[in-house]
Amino acid sequence: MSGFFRICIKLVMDNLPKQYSPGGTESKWYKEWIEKGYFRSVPDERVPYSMVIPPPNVTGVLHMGHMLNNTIQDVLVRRARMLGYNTCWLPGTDHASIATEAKVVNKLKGEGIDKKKLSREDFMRHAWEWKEKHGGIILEQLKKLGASCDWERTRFTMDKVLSDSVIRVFIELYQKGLIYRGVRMVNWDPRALTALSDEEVVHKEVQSKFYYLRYRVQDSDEYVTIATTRPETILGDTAICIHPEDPRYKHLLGKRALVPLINRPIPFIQDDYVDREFGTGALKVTPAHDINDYNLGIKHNLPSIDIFNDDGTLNEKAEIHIGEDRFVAREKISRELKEQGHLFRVEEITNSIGFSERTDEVIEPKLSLQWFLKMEALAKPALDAVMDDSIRFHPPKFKNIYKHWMENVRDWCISRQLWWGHRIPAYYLPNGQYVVALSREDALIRAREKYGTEISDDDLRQDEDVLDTWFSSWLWPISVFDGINKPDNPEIRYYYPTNDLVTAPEILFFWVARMIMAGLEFRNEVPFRNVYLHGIVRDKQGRKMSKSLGNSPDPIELMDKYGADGVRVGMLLCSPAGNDLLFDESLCEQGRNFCNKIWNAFRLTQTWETDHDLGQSIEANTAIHWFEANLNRTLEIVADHFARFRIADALMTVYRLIWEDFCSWYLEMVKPAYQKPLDVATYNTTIDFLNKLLRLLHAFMPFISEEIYQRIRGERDEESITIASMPEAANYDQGMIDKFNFARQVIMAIRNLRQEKNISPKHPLTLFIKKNNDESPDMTFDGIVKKLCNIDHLDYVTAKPAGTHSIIVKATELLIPLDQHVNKEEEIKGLEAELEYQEGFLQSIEKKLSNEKFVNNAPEKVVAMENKKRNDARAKISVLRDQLKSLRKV
RNA sequence: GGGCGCUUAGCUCAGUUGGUUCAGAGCACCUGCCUUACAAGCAGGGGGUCACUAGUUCGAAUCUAGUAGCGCCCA
Repeated sequence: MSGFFRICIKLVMDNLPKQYSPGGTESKWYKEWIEKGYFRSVPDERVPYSMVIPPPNVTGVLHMGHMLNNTIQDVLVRRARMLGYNTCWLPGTDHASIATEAKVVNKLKGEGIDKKKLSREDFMRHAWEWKEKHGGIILEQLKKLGASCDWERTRFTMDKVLSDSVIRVFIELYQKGLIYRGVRMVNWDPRALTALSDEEVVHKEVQSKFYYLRYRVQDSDEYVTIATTRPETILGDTAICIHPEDPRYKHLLGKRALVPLINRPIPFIQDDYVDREFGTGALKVTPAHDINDYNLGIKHNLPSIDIFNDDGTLNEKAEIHIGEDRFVAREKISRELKEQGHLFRVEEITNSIGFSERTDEVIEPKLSLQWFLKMEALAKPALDAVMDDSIRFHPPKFKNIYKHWMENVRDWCISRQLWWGHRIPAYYLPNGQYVVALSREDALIRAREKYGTEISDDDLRQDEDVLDTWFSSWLWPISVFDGINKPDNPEIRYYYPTNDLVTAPEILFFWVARMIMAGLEFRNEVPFRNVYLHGIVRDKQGRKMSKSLGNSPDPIELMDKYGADGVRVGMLLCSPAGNDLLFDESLCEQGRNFCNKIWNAFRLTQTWETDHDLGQSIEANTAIHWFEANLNRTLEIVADHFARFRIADALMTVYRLIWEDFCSWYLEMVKPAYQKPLDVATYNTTIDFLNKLLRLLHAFMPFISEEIYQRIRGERDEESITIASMPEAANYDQGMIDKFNFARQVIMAIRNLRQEKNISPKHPLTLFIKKNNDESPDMTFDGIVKKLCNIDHLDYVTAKPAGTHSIIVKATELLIPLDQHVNKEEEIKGLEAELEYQEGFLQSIEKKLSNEKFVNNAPEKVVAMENKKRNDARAKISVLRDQLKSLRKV
């Protein structure tokens, strides 16, 4: 037998390399999964589990944030699939109006083509070409990560169905009176040449200069000083405002000041809006270029002088420096002011300035005619849904932030001066009126109904602007199932509301809040039940990963290096819910090492030869009972972690179950001696355990779990682990777990002794066990202790044999004869230290127990526990004293 | 300026209504091992006044107030 057996081992070892290599394995299984259609979902009688991907920018490439975001989603989806749900993870991309248009404009510029010279149709043709060429790369990259999306359902926000949904919704809201058009102060991006919503403005603290300027009072030699950070805007001043109770300026009311450089007279007005402490207490008012000044202007009926062109250069209303950029003009004007004696002081200050989220350009507050969506009525139910937990945020701390935003939300500027996107369905007539309609034809009909039959198609001019990208994204969980155009179709009825949404807190308001509004408005139902908000991926130093810093690893290279499974583990391990994660490549290395560990555990089982005539040993039987109990308990813990969206904890629990409990303990317990066969029952159970562990692991590490599953699965198992069922927790024997925990302490104590005394693991030892305090020995794990500690003889004694070294575990004495001389002094010292600690410990418990208030107030359970602790400590102390006594006697 | 949150081992973080020897995990570190699954490994080990101060309580990492530092959101 042994000759044949050796050959078998050799064959297995030759075929199974020592190290797991993910490369070919991963692409092989992904292809297989797609071919078999495991990720495809169609409505059926099962309970659905649906989730929509946060659509990445169609021309974007995969970055670490996507890796984290999609790994988490894939974990949830794969787990749901194995729990028996009809699982639909719907992928897709977003047209990202500003970003994509900027890319296309740049690309054309490189080819010597100016956007302004192109017709809208020609530009759109270029944009679609670009989209076809670069679009969807990111989705291909997600496949490498293992994302189990239903790719047949891939959607794009500018697909026909989704575009129609956007237009339909615009019209509906317009007809309800929630959408209006008006001139308002908006956030203007002078580079992208478009208005932005409040959410697209990023405020940053920057170093600025505070210019103190003197305005001469008309027909007088008096000057009044104001302070401003933007001296170029004096050209648009239309008043100077002072506090009504400020004695310094009271006499100026009714007079006029002359704007420096251009000598335009402007009135003094009074308003208690002015902060007398700030600056000089006199405020220049520029209604066209500051939101607060704008409000003052309305209140005091001031004219508004807009001195800027759309691109941030000065226009003819500025009178001077026409055509100069605003920042160049600022420098020139401040120099001139200084030369003419108007500027007498410049202070350094830090103030907060708004930047465009997309172009990083300084935002210009600008009066502009735009389309707005009223938010108040939409916000109320969306706020309630989160506050009453119809939708749960994980972690819940985001509830507060959400509430604060919702209660202070302002109308949403939804028009953008761009071409790439959904064109606003408003059609203007020569008479200055307009109609809002689904199509041009429809618009004509409506226009004729309203304004007369003589109107022709040529008279209609469609609004040039498109809608904010988020105005389509907010419909995503509905429009991907065509739930706007066909509200009763079977798909939307089956999949909506979706279950979970996984995204970053950065877009809580941009997207999550608005999806909730849209869901309630258009479906009368929340779009999802849970929102899992993960952190931002940062580098080790806590800096946000960015292209310009070059501190972001390339996810594709990372996966090539560590395997997709390894990278997934790396991402998940450092991602406790809601916290930013400091990404460190060594975590991927840890993931890769874990793959290797699992691989080698599998490899070990494949070296085992079984012998049908062999009965199961007591040790193997004990090991199996213990591991089974332990596995069931762990399954419970993992399920609990998932229920609370604690995915990193769930993974760590599985990691330890496999590495420590299965590999380091269980396999060592059942492992046959070198070149000895194993009984069939133990072998089969071990493979069954491995099978369960792989299924538990699969959601986190889909590829390696499939690879090994395929090699060990039985005939009754599913043909792929992706569709296998999740192991279910059964009742378990807690006693077995407790007994093992004691045995483990014994084993570790003996191993520790070996290390301390420098005794080779190969050198067998004898172990005497002395039970104290009338305890009866429990021998369940004795065989395992012998095996794992290389004990050739184990016996129970009532007195300490001579020449033995003693270790105390709880109140049990482990007595080990040592060849070498037992160092009595050292042993006494150690025991004395232990005794001292135990006596101190006992004292603190006795103090507690003699406190009447404690005994009367503490719960019964706690008092009982303290009593047990006292008895244990007393027992241990008496053992220690006896031992010390006998040692000192000798 | 308004609101919210954080501070626990060298690092990243758990610690579920105050109560098991509660002060934990992973990584990192130190020591000894190439022990026939795995050196991408095995075995063992050290390490923290739970930011600080005061209070509530029989009992505080956990509750309250204040202080310091940090972060986020909004204007």
